[in-house]
Amino acid sequence: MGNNDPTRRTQAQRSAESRTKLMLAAAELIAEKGLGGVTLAEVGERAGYSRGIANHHFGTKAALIAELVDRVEREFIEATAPASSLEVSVEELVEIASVFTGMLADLPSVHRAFLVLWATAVADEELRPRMARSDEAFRNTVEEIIERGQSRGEIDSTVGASGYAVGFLGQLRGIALQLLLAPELVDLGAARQSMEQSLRRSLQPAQAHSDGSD
Amino acid sequence: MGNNDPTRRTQAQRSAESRTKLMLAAAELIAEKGLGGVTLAEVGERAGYSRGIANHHFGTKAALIAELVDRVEREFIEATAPASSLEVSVEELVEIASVFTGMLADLPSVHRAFLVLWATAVADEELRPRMARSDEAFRNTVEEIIERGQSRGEIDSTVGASGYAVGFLGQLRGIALQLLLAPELVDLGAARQSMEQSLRRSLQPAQAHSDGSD
DNA sequence: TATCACGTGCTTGCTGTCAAGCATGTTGGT
DNA sequence: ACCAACATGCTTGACAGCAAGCACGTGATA
Repeated sequence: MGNNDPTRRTQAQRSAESRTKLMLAAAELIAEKGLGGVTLAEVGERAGYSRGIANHHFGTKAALIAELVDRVEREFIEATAPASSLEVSVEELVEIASVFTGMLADLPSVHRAFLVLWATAVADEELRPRMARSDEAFRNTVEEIIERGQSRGEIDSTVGASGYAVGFLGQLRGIALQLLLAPELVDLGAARQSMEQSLRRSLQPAQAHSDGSD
Repeated sequence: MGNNDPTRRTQAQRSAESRTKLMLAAAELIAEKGLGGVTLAEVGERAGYSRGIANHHFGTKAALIAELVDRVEREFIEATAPASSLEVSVEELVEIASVFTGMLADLPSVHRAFLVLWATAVADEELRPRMARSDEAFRNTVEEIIERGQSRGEIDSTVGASGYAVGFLGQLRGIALQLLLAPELVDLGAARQSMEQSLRRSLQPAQAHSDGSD
């Protein structure tokens, strides 16, 4: 009967739960104050524990951050990945952009933390290689979609896949950061709509200039 | 004859010179290690003085940063502003993008510092409003160009000026930050060319779909 | 000589890290 | 089923390092 006691948890459960809470708290704080503005003590207390717990679980601040980046990056990628690949390449890219911008409308702190960490990585020796890899993976995905679309004749053949991928990712990140900088000054809906239109116009083969469906 | 002694300077000269050197040193260090990784002592020593001089001249770190941001932002805007407004609106935007991406190829530390500070502003209470204003000014400029172009029939009337401005600035900033993150993984030339092509395609009126000149 | 730029010693507050002890969970013998 | 011995999570106090800011000393300029 002791098994059903709700207050009685196994050590592994306790440990896993506190680690999760710590990472969540760290993500919140990073989203609010940036990586530099966060202390281990604060993380522990935000998570509902004591000062020292983050150190106890992760040993060092760098280790906590490293693990957090893994988690946050994974969740961000999962959240921005479209449900399934569409049949038409152009629409596949439009869908990626749409999912991304849609997510920005109401950004959970974990995703916000990823964007903050991405921006921080520009001047952080530790974070830079990690985020650089993340970017490259995304760009490669975009390049593949474009090249596939070009081989099918769905995407204009004069489009440079690698160059376009940089611009595509740049636009997504840049829009997101503008929004973080000044939510009230950026019309996300307008930006979203504009980006979709631009995508179609710049990708569709020159002769096949059909109107959108709506 | 004491007037020509090169070692003899007026107090105002000494003061102004050291302030300039300090700001330059601060910009360099911020470009290298980010705002959080820079100490006042380091700034002073990099500038060729002692630990305490930054504090002596600016009183507080925040004051130094504030003044530095002013200077760096101004220089960045000057460097990215095209020589003169062109006759055709589409080409005006292409020119802006071209100047910007051209500057990225060999980025002086002052301009690099601006981009780093812009990224830092996302999670910095002090910097955020300043950078937000800077962004808004640029977006307004872009909007005006677009609206002017639309009234002249040079830019497609279905383009949303405010939304497009967000995407335009986002793309510039996003490309720049990708480059800072991983210079060796980003083909700047390809991105630049791709962006120009996309700009023309997405802005030109639908019926007037002339080939590029090359 | 008076003033200002600049250097140097010092204090103070903050943060990461460690170590010792307490609390909770686990295991094995009876 | 109970309880003692142990293991593990967690807290608390202490310490070291760093950086900002201050006070005073020195040398250059007026």
